[in-house]
Amino acid sequence: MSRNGPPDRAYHHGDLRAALLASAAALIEERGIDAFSLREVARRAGVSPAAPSHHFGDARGLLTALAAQAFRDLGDALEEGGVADDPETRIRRQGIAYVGFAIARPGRFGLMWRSALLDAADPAFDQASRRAFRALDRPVRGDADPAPPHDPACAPSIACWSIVHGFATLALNGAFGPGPEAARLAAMQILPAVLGYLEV
Amino acid sequence: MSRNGPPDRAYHHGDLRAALLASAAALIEERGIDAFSLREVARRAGVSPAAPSHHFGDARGLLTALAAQAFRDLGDALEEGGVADDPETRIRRQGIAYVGFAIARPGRFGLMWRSALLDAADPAFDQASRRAFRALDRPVRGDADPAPPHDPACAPSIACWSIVHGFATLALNGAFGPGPEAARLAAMQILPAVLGYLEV
DNA sequence: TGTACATCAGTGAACGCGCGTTCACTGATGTAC
DNA sequence: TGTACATCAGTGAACGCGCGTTCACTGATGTAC
Repeated sequence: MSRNGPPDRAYHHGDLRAALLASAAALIEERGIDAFSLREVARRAGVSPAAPSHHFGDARGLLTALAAQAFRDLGDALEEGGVADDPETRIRRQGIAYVGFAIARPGRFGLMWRSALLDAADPAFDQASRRAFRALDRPVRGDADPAPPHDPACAPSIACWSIVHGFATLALNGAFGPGPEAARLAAMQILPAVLGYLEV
Repeated sequence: MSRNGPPDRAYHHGDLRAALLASAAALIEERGIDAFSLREVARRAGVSPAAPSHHFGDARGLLTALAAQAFRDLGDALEEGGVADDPETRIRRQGIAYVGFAIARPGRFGLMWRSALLDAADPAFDQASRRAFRALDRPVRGDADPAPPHDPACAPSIACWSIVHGFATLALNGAFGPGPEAARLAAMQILPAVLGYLEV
């Protein structure tokens, strides 16, 4: 807001890329991923339907950028949420953080796994998603080198990941009751006990 | 095939309802749920675009019927796959059966949880999905009365469900490698060890 | 056994819609001199 | 400090497309008498 002319309707937007990502996120959270369209995102950002192509190429490009951003946020949440001395506490706290992340932004969390809509080869996306898994893996395997999923040493990490991912998606899909409130309640009332059955 | 006229292009189809469900299943498995359209399903079944409405009302009706059928199949798979004397073996076998079911029909498995596309109030759908969860719950709680999810007695069942559901969706989304072959491999190589970390 | 007729399951043309993308363009920016 | 100009970030009209659904219709079925 450093200029003093009318802030809206300037020909050059300033940071349209970020504005489009924000509009897309809001749209997806409000109306679900199936309601996503490039035109609606442009409309919400107050620009013409052709404007997004300058920044993202096409719809897949925009969704991939949004998913990469969400993976970065997830990585942050796991690193911030999993601070503790002993591994068991870290793992449990990370599990809570993972599910909390999903429930706080169900639309984007769903998008992150809709590989049919994304370009998995995108470098930013690839890097962000790898980092999120590394964060989950660290309490289990420490700072050891990255290992392929079928390495037996990864099994406990994959078990953690599976149980929190499954709980989150089931909750978001209404398996524990309809609506976002039921999902939030399930995360508070059921999740801690569920995580207690994991022995890694 | 009890009639001897030309079997195709009969004005009355015979069992168009089942044929439409089969076409929809094939379409979803081949090209993914995002490629689903009522017109394409009708095209594959060789009928006019208006024909499906006589049997399902609208697209949501057809998808809900297909998801209900898939839930019935899942219930069957869990009951058949989980036969054993001790609960631990039953639980493990059911987990394998659950993931195997998902990997064998990824399109329909994905559909079952896309609540935005379905009519969850549909009686057949509701009954079929409840039955599948009961099958998962039985090795843990026996034939006790159904309990709400937040009942502490359900926690171990929900832990089992979460871990297999999470593993299946991660595998199908390419988290353990791209393509269906990687998912199949992961189920064989990683899943047994992962299930070993569950202590219910 | 034959016939009239109600009901059912399909046709196919038409509707209006929103979409992604393309296109020639134009206004703003910033840099070279 | 001023000016020419290349580059960039947008516009908005237009395209063709496939969609779900509606509509008046028609061919087949099966039942009542």
